[in-house]
Amino acid sequence: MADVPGNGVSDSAADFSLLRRTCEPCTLRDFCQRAELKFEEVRRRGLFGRREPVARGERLFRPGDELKAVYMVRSGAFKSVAPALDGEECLLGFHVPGELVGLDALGSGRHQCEAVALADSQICAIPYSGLTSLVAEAPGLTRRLIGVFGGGSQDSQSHVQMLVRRQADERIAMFLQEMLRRYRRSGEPGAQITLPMSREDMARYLGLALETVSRGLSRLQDMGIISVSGRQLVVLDAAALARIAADPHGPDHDHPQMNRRA
Amino acid sequence: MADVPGNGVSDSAADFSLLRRTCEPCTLRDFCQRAELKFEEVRRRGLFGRREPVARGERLFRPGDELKAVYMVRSGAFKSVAPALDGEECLLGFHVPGELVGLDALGSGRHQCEAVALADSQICAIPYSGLTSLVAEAPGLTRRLIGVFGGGSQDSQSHVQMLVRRQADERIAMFLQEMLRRYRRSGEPGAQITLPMSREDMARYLGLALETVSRGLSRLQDMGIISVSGRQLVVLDAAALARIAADPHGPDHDHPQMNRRA
DNA sequence: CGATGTCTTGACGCTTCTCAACGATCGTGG
DNA sequence: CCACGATCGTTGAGAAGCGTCAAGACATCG
Repeated sequence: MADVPGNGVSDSAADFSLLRRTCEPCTLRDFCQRAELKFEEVRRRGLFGRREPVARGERLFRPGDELKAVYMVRSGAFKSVAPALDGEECLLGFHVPGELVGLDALGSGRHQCEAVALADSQICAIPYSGLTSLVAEAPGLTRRLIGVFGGGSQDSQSHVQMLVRRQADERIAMFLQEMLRRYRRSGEPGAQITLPMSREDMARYLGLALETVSRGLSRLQDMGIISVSGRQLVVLDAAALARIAADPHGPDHDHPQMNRRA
Repeated sequence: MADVPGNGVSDSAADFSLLRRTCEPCTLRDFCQRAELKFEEVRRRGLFGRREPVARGERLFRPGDELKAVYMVRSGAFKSVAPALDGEECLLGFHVPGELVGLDALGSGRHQCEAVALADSQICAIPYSGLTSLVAEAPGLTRRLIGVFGGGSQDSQSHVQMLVRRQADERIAMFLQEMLRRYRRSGEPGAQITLPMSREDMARYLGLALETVSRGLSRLQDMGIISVSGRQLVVLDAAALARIAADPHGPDHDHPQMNRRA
């Protein structure tokens, strides 16, 4: 669950109220709701609740590390980076508030990639042993847990779909759409977000050169579809963005809404 | 486990002997070994053992289908295909004997893609409900199950690494290496396999045009690294193949082993 | 204020896609 | 038995998208 300050255990009711708010977007929320029934037990084990600050650039784990916990992002953002064979690193994913980090280790029991904080962040560390033993006592959670863990493979598959046979503008548009959707899911309101990653990270995630990403963003801006200033992003015409994400060769992408008065 | 013919239940010992051989490469083998202890129970539930033939071109499931079972490939091969947004389909993976099909549905409970038989095949259909209820009774299997299911995300991630910022020859070399490794794992002996998929499927999996794949294979053959004739593949120089997979721009790729005395 | 990191923009060349024709293989039917 | 079409694979030529190299703009920080 969340947010059990080190300082003793006092007002459970107040705790819950806080938890409900802060954990709203959490992927493990279902878990928490069911676990509430025996909250004291859960807390005693330290199952959920080890809230920890992580400074920008810090790593939660490195390749080869044993799987000890999975992490829920409470604030900030992380990237998962795999050391590629030829030295060049491969960016496998981003993790925004409400999402889980560390699922890559579930197969082998050891982490395949490293998780780096893109900004000062806060996490919940969820001990793997506690998670599995909780399941052992409440088998009804088995499917739910498998479901949550299976989500990791969903993410990778949608990543693949971004990469395969799509050209630069298409990938970039898809990426912006996805980031917007994910931030919305975590409670961010409108069509405006602050991208947590550098152009270089975006490029490596999208399988493009950094310059190509920069050019693509500029082009989208020239078309009046988005407004970018550094990492500040505003989507002005979500429909046009979706159109480019779906098919960049389609009918006119020349300033669809700039000539709405023309 | 496997191979419980519909015709009654007779010689358990003989069954096991057969099972051991045929299930050798199966990803769920650990499961079977532990489940053996109560084989009759497992069999009674039909948990493992629904061996079924599948004709080339048939589908095990379609996008949107409810997750009812996962499938272990016993012979033949399958591909997982996701219907992309713009009509063009996206090839997410291949499945050779010993591997599981259908893990894409674990997250949502519904299949995201379809599984198509690339050749006449045989499978074990493993009911999902039976799997989870078995775990409920033997919590020790929880981690193992999660591990197996987590493997699906591993596959996607290595797929991503094939696609990101690698050029055609590099991707093709990596792909051949991987297919060889996977067939070896399933018991195929040497450096010679029959590729189960068409050039077009390879191309869509690798994010390339089919002509590029064909050209790449020809180039590798001209270099004396492989020998391809249709879907028959022989790897003549595994070291050179690995070198290209790791770095195609590296030192001489001109017939590295033809001038090994130079 | 210079130094550093990050982002943008330009020019050029190469890889790969597209379009196209051709060859091989296989199953079908006359 | 051979002709035929269909499917699949190979090869070529041209165009274009994108990577690479390079220079410059902008912001942050010591």
